[in-house]
Amino acid sequence: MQSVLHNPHGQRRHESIVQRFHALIQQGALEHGARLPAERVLAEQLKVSRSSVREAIRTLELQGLVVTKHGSGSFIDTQNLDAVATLMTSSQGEGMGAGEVQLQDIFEVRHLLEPQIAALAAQRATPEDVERLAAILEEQQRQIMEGETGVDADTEFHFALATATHNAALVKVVSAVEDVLRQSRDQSLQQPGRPQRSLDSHHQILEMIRGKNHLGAREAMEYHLTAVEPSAVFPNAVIDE
Amino acid sequence: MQSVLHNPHGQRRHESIVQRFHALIQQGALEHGARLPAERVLAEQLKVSRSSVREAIRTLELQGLVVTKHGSGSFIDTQNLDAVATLMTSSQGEGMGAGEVQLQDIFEVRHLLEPQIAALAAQRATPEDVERLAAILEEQQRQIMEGETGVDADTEFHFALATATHNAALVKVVSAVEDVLRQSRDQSLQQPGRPQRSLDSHHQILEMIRGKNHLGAREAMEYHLTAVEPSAVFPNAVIDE
DNA sequence: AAGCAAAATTGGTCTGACCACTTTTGATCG
DNA sequence: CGATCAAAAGTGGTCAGACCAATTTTGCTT
Repeated sequence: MQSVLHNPHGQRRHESIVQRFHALIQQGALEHGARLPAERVLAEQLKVSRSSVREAIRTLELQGLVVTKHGSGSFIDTQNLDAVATLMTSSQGEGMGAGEVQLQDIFEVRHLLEPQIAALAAQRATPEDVERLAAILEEQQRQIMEGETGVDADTEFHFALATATHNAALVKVVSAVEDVLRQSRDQSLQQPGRPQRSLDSHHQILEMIRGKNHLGAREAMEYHLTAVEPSAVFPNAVIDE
Repeated sequence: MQSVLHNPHGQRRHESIVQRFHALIQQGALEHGARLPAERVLAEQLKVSRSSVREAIRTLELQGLVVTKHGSGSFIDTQNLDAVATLMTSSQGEGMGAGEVQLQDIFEVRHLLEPQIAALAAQRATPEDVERLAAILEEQQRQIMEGETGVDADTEFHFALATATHNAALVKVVSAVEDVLRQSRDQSLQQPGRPQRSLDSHHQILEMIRGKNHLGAREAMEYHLTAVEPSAVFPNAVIDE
């Protein structure tokens, strides 16, 4: 009996169709601008109803992987940040072909980006941004006092930080990275004292931002990442059958 | 009442339904955990077909605003980070927060990432990577001598650089950024002398990588970006270690 | 060859039916 | 009376075919 928080019931028809397309796009069989077969054709080829095909295409469209034009067709659009984000996160479940994204790769991207994000945020954060960040830390404090790890508030802090840069592209990249990291972060926060230390360094970062000290914010984030980051062991995705 | 007036981009049925729910959730009419009316009921209330209701719910599900359970119903889930993100971006028009990705946002991400990618590449590039980079520069030279801008080889160079970090996640992010930038880069390279200067600074970067000088590689890339790309002011993005 | 209108193509919506899963109901049994 | 559990009802998932709306292609007219 495995009950998971999010969604993994039995997979629906349109979801497996979406996965097929993810694979096709990742292995380069569908390049940017390519037109998908018509919905009716696709339905017949895949031996499913047109409704399922439509829901699949709707999903791909929401993920930014295709654009649909009434009367014309649906076209692959990989020149999109959302597209890359979903492809990065979708290949986490099942092992795909070549070019696999390792968890440590994600950590590295994070290490490259977050300190600079903190610096940018220090220069651009509005009073509303600061207020929001402070509210998140209060929530994190509350969660920790109740014995939780505070992982949700933790993730939200980094996300809100990206928002405070007022750079939409940065927000999209970070949200992809943070999403992948959420579960592993939860485990890293299991260690005694970790949640509180994470919160403390968050507060340091926020103070630097409040003082518009971008150098200080960068350093504080560097410290935060090295202090909180798990050492060597990364959890593997569970594959049950 | 369905006026045909507001249909500038050809809004589909399910999209306007989604907007209604966004409004309802924001104004607190639908709290966390609330169950949506059954699809058939909803279809009748909104005077649309069940298909449209389903596509709308699918969208809300993709946005993380609802979770759907087969045989049970669809439930509002605002405890989700993605949910907050979509609400923030969907309501505020495109004003603040994460909205439309501007080209300058992409440039900024690039300025944050590429110098560090160059540094990483200098530390990790294999002889094969170096060889590949050199080949790309020869191709770029050839294109320029034939009067072209060499934009393809230019893009290829930055992509290969990311590959040389041997970090799959980094490659994906960069490929998205570079793809979006390709056409604008073509314009920037139209200016006299630009293609050759771009090639020259590429050579400098490659030499630093060949010598495994990661600090030099970072600086060379910084110079390359500010020299070749027409841009606004970027905050100091140098990190030493 | 050019212009333009009909036809074909393709996505968007509607209807109603049936399947699969969950919850509720209610009759049966201990 | 309470517990059990199978039938019924409720709900999402899928299917089929039809028609509407926007676009693209075709082919006739000029």
